[in-house]
Amino acid sequence: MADQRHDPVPLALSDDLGLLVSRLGTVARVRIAESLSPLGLTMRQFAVLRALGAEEGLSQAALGERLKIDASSIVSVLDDCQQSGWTERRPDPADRRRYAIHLTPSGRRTLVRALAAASRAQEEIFAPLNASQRKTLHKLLLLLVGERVVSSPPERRAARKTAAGR
Amino acid sequence: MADQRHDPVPLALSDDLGLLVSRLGTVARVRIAESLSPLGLTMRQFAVLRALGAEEGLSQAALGERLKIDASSIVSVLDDCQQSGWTERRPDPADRRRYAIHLTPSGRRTLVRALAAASRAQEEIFAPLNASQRKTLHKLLLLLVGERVVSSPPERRAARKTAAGR
DNA sequence: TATTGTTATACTCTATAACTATA
DNA sequence: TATAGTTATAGAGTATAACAATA
Repeated sequence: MADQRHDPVPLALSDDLGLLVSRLGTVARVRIAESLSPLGLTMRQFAVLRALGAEEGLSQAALGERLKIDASSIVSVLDDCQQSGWTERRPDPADRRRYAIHLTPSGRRTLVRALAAASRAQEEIFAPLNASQRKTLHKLLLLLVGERVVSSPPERRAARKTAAGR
Repeated sequence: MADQRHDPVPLALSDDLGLLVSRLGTVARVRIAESLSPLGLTMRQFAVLRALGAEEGLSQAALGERLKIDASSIVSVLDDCQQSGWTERRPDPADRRRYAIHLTPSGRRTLVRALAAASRAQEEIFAPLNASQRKTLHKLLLLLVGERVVSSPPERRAARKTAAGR
């Protein structure tokens, strides 16, 4: 509520499509995560449950690759899912190094409830849009996301300053 | 590339508007951060520079509030900006507790270059869309983000599990 | 007493590297 | 030698709490 100069460049977030997308993404992620929280699951666990709901018996490696989750991270995600009674590791008869991950009945029920919860969260997020607008948005997003349709927020790390060897 | 059952619920990410938004947001954030990285600045520093470009002489507290960055975090962000020679803390004659944060000439140049870099990143992200589609998307996003147009990815934290022994 | 800036610290999330047991 | 799963650890990013100076 102060300036309003004729900037040669867009300094306001609202002018910037990329930052706008980034921000909305954060809002959506947080809201969905919040809606999942009462059920006791995280975004990654949700992603795992959904992947298994679509195709069961995946190995940990396959799951990790599909969801862009590091192999070492998958371990603890599945540990937690297992402790909550949603998934189980079954020995793969063909390869003794490998597990076949399966959904338990409880896991299946939780998946259904989680999908409902996430759906309600979306209802809030997209409340300002009518059905036709949502459809348009969906179409545009699909164009943008293209192939890379996977699941769960995977990447991070990119900006770091000066020295910082790494 | 396996199943294709008639799921009663949308298990694919591409069906889910909220997750789609979340994912695209992540993609955008990472790309923009990457484009900023060669200039030596982070998203938060970029946000600070932009805020100062729009209105100079803000206090740290004002900056933090505007960008939804914690007061304690602002300190180190500004420390880094200052060390890079982009900003300076000037004593506020009216209130000796307070600093007036200003952009240096170098900071101003960096801001311009950063805006250009971010703009190029967007060009990549939104390449699949033509001008008209981008405009539509922009309009829809503004409807969704509404007032809460601030800057930089602020919130986090939401999902955590049960006991969480680990 | 409230506010500005600061420091020290702790927590979440995630990846990297090294290891074991298979194949 | 390569692969599936595992462990230990480290790093980035952020917030919380307590504090000093000033209002």
